[in-house]
Amino acid sequence: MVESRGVACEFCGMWRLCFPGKVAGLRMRQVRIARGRVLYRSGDRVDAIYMIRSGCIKEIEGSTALRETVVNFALPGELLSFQSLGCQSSRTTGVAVEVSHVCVVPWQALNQLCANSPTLACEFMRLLAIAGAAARDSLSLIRDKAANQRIAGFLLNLCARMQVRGVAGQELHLSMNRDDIANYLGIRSETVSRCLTELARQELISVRAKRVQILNMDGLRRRYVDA
Amino acid sequence: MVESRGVACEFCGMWRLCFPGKVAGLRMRQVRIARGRVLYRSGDRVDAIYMIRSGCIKEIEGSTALRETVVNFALPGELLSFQSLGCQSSRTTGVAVEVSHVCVVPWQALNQLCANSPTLACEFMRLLAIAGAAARDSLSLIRDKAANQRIAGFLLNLCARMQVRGVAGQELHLSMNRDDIANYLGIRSETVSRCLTELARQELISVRAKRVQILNMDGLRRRYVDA
DNA sequence: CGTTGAGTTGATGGAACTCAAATAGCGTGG
DNA sequence: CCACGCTATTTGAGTTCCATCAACTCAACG
Repeated sequence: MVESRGVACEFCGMWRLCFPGKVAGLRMRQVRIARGRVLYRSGDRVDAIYMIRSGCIKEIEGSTALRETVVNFALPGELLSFQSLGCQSSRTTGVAVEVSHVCVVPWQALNQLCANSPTLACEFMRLLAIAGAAARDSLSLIRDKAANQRIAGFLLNLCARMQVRGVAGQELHLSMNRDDIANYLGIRSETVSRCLTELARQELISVRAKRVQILNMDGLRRRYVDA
Repeated sequence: MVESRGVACEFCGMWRLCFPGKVAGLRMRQVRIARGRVLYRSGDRVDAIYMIRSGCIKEIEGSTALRETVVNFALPGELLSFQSLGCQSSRTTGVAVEVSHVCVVPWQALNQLCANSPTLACEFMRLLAIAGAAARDSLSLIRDKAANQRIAGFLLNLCARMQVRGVAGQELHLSMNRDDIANYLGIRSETVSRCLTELARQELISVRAKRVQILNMDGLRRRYVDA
């Protein structure tokens, strides 16, 4: 964390995305985090939740340093470190995949606001439930799916999440490297490569390094997801 | 749903398991549900959450009637239909795997209690967060794991969940059939069979139809989970 | 121009899927 | 109580798909 400055939610262009409803009076700390740096570490006490403003944070669940697994890529507008609120300490580590900007919302402060506003509390529960559903989505992305189906689903999923946040679809950046994608999808990086080139051969996408373009979204979905 | 009777939480032997903390004044409806019958259907409006008292409810996520997937087996003492609170309608269908008894907690009533008691609201958020974490657990059970690792993990997971609720471990019932297990783990029922017999051959477990006994829990964990 | 790291491509073996047949459970009715 | 039939489960043989290991391309950088 290099820079850190305070900012009021009212002046943040994204605040209605992270907490729909009025959250007046809640001041956030905003941090800039360089590529490869750790935002929060597994084992840390969870005293805040994070909202991604730009970039991409990967959540890794490292039982050991040897066998780490990527459980999530948090995109701009999305919330992070929810799941750990139930526990004393975080079970995941958050690492910036590229230069990112993140809002830090102190749990203490949010909790107090919730206590005073039942409406906000309910709204927050809804967000929690949605986060839980997202975890299930990533499950259905993996299970019982062939490698090329996982890749196709992954791309479409990223695309959809970008669109929710208002960013134009089709053009994806894939700031994470092939190993991270492979890890996340439960396959090898070589297989990621092969699948991408195979999809490109079918002219469903075009690939140039980290820049991926979806050429035929319908075809992609019909041939690999619905099938 | 054949029978349905009202019951006060105070007189339920399990009430402190489902909502730790005082939830005085909340009356539940209790239902009996026969094997194979539907508790709630995908698309239904979500106006209640369920607590399993006995039996087992499988949650299936049916994109189509053709390609259904089992996303969870809810065991006695566990909560159901959390994830859907965020949406207008349920995205999963709950089906009884065997004769089961379930408490129905009206969301409306619970919501009102939360509004009056910040403590309860926080407690409930904690439960939501835990439910989200459970979804992740089932992800790490599947991804990047060989079939026999999934089976071993599945058995140990069931075992642990039974023990949390006070029921003795070691002896598992597996009221669901092989197809459901296979579906849940993202493999084929034939593979489930082969893995179970393989584990039995190594004298880590013993299998007789739906009755599975864990003979060597440590060995099971060391050889298939930690590996 | 050589080095380094990420990404791609090729060849091979093993694990899991598929299809098919055999067997075991289990409830039903004689 | 036993025979019967139905379904669930197990076992077998052949095939497909992905992991593995290794070589190779390409771009960035000193």
